Amino acid sequence: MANDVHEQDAGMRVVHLLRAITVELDRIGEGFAARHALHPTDVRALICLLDAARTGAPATPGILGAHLGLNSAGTTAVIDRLERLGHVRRERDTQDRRRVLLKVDESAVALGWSFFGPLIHEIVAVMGRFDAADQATVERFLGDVNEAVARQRTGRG
Amino acid sequence: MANDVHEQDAGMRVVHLLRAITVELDRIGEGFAARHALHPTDVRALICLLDAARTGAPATPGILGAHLGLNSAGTTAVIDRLERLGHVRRERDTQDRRRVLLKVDESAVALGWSFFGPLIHEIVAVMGRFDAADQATVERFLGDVNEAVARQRTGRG
DNA sequence: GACAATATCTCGCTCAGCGAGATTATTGAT
DNA sequence: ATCAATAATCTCGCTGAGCGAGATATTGTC
Repeated sequence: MANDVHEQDAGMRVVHLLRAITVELDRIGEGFAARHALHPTDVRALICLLDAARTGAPATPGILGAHLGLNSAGTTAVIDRLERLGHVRRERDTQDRRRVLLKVDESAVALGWSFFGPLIHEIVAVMGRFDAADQATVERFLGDVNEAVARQRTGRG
Repeated sequence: MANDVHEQDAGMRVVHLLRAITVELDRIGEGFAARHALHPTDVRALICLLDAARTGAPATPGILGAHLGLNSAGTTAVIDRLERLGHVRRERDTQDRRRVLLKVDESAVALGWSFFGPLIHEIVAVMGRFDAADQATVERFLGDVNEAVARQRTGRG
């Protein structure tokens, strides 16, 4: 990916670290999925639904499908799987009876915490070993990288 | 995932930033796959093979399959797809004739650069806007996070 | 009320990846 | 040298995730 002249550069080392972290997080997700009879897509769906529940945003099959990049048939299948496992239930929206509202069960919330809890704790602990000024530096850097990466995606794909 | 009392915390904001970056990078990978008639798994395989080519490490179906978490049948299928597209070719290892060495074509290297090049450039540019001390802080933080995340994975699954 | 738009679901299909086992090459023991 | 055990890869048949097309029900518009 880089010839070894550039490997010396701090920028390149950081790129590789970010990639390594991404790979590790993906693998944790896969491992979690495998241990709970879920597919990686189901885990992503759960994350999306838990986020919606946390922020109070409405969750519907349409919104979920758009977020996951699935068509309506695939989205129905994901929800069927999660419903079969008792993590989610469908409720007709009384305002607009075409729509279905997706409600996550308490078991799914607990599952989410069992997954993210230790991970969050670890990262917060790492952060705690830095002083306030360095924490601000890290936060600013990650914010900038996030913007840059998002710009790359929306710009090219 | 977090109740909103903790949202204020710099640690939690950093956790969310890391997650956002991970999601964005995954989406870029998916977009790249879709635009080149590849599956996400094929992209991961290409990355693995390009890394091996770059570091001079030998690449075989067995190593690739282990890296991707596929069994031998699935690994054969991935290599078949990449070979059909001309990105990879199989060569019998003359030392141990049970083994097949996977050689990436120049077109695959070019493809990899077209994917990672702009992304790397963007992140290096972000890094360049920080002074040397702050770059060192960022690098140390990411290294620690990487270790912590890797420890999480190997410790729990 | 007729009609286009919207949200979801059903049906049939393709193909990624799995399990089981076949094939070929290597290694080690006798 | 011979032969069993091991290793690396591939083949075959199957399951199931996700897609395209279209069916169904609800809403807003004229």
